[in-house]
Amino acid sequence: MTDSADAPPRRQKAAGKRQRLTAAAARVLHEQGVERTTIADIARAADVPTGNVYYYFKTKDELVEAALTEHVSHLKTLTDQLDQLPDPRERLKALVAAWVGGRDTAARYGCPTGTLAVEVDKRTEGGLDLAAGRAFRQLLDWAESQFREMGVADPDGLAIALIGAYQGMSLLSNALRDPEIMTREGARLTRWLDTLT
Amino acid sequence: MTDSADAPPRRQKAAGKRQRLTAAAARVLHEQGVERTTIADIARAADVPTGNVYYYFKTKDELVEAALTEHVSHLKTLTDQLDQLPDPRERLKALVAAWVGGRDTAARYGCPTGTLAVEVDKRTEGGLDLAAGRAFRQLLDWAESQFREMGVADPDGLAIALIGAYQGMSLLSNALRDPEIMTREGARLTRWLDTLT
Amino acid sequence: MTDSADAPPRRQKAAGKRQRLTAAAARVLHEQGVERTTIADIARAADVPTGNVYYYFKTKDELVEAALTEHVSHLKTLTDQLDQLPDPRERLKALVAAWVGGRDTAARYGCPTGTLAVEVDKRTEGGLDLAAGRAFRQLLDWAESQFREMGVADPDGLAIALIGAYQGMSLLSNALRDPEIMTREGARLTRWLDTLT
Amino acid sequence: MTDSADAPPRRQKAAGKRQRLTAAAARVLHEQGVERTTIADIARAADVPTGNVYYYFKTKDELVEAALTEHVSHLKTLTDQLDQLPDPRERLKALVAAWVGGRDTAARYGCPTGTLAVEVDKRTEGGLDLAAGRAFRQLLDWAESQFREMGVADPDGLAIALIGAYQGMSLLSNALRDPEIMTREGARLTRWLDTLT
DNA sequence: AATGAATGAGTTTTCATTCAT
DNA sequence: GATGAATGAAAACTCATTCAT
Repeated sequence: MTDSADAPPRRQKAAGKRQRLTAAAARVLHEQGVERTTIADIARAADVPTGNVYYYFKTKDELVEAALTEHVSHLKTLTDQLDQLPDPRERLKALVAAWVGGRDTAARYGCPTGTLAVEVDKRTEGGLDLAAGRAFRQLLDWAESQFREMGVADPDGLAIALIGAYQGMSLLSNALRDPEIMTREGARLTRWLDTLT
Repeated sequence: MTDSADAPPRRQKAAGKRQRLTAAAARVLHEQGVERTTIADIARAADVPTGNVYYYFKTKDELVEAALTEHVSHLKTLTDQLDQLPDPRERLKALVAAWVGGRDTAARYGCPTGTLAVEVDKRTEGGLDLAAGRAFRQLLDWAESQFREMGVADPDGLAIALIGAYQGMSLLSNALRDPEIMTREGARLTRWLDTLT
Repeated sequence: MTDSADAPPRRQKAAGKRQRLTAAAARVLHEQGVERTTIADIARAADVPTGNVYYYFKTKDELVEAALTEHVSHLKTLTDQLDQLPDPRERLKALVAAWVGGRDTAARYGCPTGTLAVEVDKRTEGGLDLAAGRAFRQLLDWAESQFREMGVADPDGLAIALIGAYQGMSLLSNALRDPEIMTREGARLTRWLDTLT
Repeated sequence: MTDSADAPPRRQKAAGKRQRLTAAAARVLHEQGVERTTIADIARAADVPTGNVYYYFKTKDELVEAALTEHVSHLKTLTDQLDQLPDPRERLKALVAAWVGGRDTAARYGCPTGTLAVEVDKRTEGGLDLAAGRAFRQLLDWAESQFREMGVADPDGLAIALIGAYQGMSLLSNALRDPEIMTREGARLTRWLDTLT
């Protein structure tokens, strides 16, 4: 009631720090790659002392997983918005439009989920952690639902084709440093969605 | 009768070693990822003393680039074989079949070129090394030639769509550890190629 | 009565460690030479774990520069003391006396500033780092001030002659392992200072 | 008589290689410093295969000593020429003029003998190799002879003063990257020689 | 003697993780 | 919880020296 200005409630501060770390990890890990990013990098980006990170995340792997979850959560926010569109085909086309909207980031750093997935996969030698897989599941399920609602055949195959196309175009766009690949491939996907019956 | 087993020809050893190192690098870097693979790992896989690696490759980056080139060279070998088929459409379908044939490796480690490209991209901070881009160029050009020979519109767009689809399905197949994704997507691509006019 | 021996004050430890490292570097680099001294040598001399050195100095070069600065700072302390003498000629003669006082060290290891300067110069290939130059600037300026105050002609030329003579006699004394060279040359410089008008 | 073009006499070739290595070592070690120069550097500069170096010099130390000797031998050549001047004072003044003539090299790399001496001294830890000392002995002796012939008092002290002045001015000139220091100090030394009686 | 290649010990540097306060 | 500092196990890279022809 009285000390809110000088001493913000601990409960909130801690949660805020965790969130800041997660957001910083999501951004920095995407930009620099998992293996080339140090805990200190993330701590600095989140404006948190290095040693303090370990009160929120026991290991680097936990931070990586949190970052992956953060990206998934961004996708959830996006699909939640798209769900407000009445037509499933329009929802999918809007998803493609969102991808194209992120073309500059994709050309520079690739798809956050995709590039993280590639690296995370190598980190879990032998073991089937599959954190990378989980990251895609949700989006695949959402896309499949849309296709199903559209009444087209093989909805889960189409979902894989669509998400796969996005991963592929992001990867090529990134490797060739050419955002226009996203634009052109996005247009092609949109046309494709229109032809499905 | 011959002493080839006991006394391997010294003359060829040097060239052979470089090749052994390149091949080992291509394999191990693909399996473990660039950043998690040490020079010692590659040396061991090639049965070469660690220090000796540097006689053939001045830096780890050079080894990575050699590995990338090795993968590209594998693709060249493949497309050279496909070129013997009379019909460009058949060549492309055979390419897809080859991809599907590698589904188990893709599901376990992803596409060699693609996963290396993602990591190589993060290694060249800010700089436009584009080694990753060069790795794709040749295959894109080859695919474009086939589409052009088929007389379809937008051959380079189709080339990007095709290679992108492969990258995407490899990535998803890897993240979900599911080789069947390769099979199903391969079938879809084959059908797609058949519909092009 | 006090636990100072068992539990050294942590608060001061950090600052103290950096100073200990700098002092150790100054000594060891002088005695062994820059290139033949390892970070581990310095760490051991400072009683600091090797890895911890990098918390205070990002590279070996930074340690070398700190050592050079440390030697310069010793000279500053010396000239500050000499400044308390009323007569500039006496100050210069006292400086020479101080040099002669360090004859055994000079005969064994050379002038700290001079020998470090020689090696530092070779470390900065092509680049104009001039850390070595900066190391001499202060002493040259101080000597020049004294000559100026004495009212003699060409004070900066004389400063160079004086400091140069010290460097030369240290180098010869070291190469010939003969401290007496310092004594005799010191006497000659003193006589020379007395003749200046 | 017949194969001179295709197969030069072995006896000469070997001697030529040794000489080339010595000359290359003298130059490269001066420019880069002893510790930063590799055997391979010297071999390359002499256009000799790396492995072959060891047929002429058993260790790096031997090469360093040969380089030092080479520099001393240059000095001998110089003093032999100066000996043809009738007046010892003129000989000494001509020596100073020669030093000034090498001012650009001195400003860039320091005095060959002096900088090598500093580094060689650090290489013989504890042991009294004194190769550095021997390098100066000859020049000191020659200068002392000149002073003696001039009939001035304390000829060996003056020799040390003269050679020391050269070492000092080279070192400062190098540290400050200023060849003019050589010019000015040279002029001062010349005047000083003229005043001696 | 000649030579490219091999060797292995050593050096700088990095960093996830832990610790003391 | 918070924080700067500590730690130690790698990892990349270097190079004098040796070796097999």
